[in-house]
Amino acid sequence: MPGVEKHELGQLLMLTLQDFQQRLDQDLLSAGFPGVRYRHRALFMHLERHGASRSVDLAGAAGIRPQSMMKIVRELEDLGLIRRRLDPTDSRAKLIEFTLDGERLIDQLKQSTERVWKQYVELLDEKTLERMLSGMRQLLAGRSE
Amino acid sequence: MPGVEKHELGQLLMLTLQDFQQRLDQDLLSAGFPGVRYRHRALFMHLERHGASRSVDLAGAAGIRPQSMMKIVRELEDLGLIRRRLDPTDSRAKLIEFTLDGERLIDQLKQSTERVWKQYVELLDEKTLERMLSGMRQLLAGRSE
DNA sequence: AACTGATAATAAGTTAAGCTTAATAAATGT
DNA sequence: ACATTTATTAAGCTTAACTTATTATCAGTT
Repeated sequence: MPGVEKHELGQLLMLTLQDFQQRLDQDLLSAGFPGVRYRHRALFMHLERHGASRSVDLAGAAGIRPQSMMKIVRELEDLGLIRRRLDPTDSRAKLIEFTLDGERLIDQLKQSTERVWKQYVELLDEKTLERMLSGMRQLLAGRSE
Repeated sequence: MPGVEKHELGQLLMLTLQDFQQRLDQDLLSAGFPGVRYRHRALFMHLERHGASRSVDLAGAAGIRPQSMMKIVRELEDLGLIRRRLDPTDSRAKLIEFTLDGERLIDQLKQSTERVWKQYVELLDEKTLERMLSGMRQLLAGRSE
């Protein structure tokens, strides 16, 4: 295997992410949930797995600045999908958590992601896909987290 | 391996791409080549591997619209890194190719990418990395190309 | 108790990157 | 000759993130 292909790493990541987003959007659309933008999803997935969180942690998980996460939080709050309450352990902070509508949406999101995963399994074989996943996790292991 | 991690696919792709970009930018910066923005790079890599190309093909390779590629092309032309000439086989089209300065930059870009690859090999083991690469290539094989 | 440096949320304004819509010109197929 | 498609290009809009800066609170130190 010659060395030329290594140069594709950047593009392949870009195109794969793009492909994933498109498939997920497509699935959400056909399930009747349009308007869930992709930057919202990092927040959703994090909340789903960690429960009520401070927005600074959500920003960290999404790889963006807290000020950028703010805008997303405000937007989702306006949509009634999340709410904020004071953090009882730190009065600087606020905890972000799902509303009932938000929980309904996260269910849909999980189902859609599962379906994209299944689409990929048709193209690739699950073992490889899982290895890619844990490969990325390993690459990222040494950062903020 | 439980099913929960599958949901991370989107985030992991996002974060990995981000990590790659940052490392590459860092390397380019310390090599004294700042200001090469990441969307430029898809064009550069494609030109490097395929030679003079029409901008519509560059757009396809980068996964963006021709109108968006236009802006990048104009910008790189203004920087003196590429030039456009008429396509002798199709008078609607123009061929985009490197100038000498552009070739100098592409050399640097290749070296920097190699170095990021090496950074990753320290974190992961090359076999896995190569498998991730061909996995992504396989996932994308069925699209426009 | 007061002081200092770090951290959380937030606001304002800016930049980057891509999109849609639409025009023009040339090619291709009937 | 005519209709459809394709390549380039322009204009203006949207999204998503950025930087800089303010306020409040916390935690550690004197």
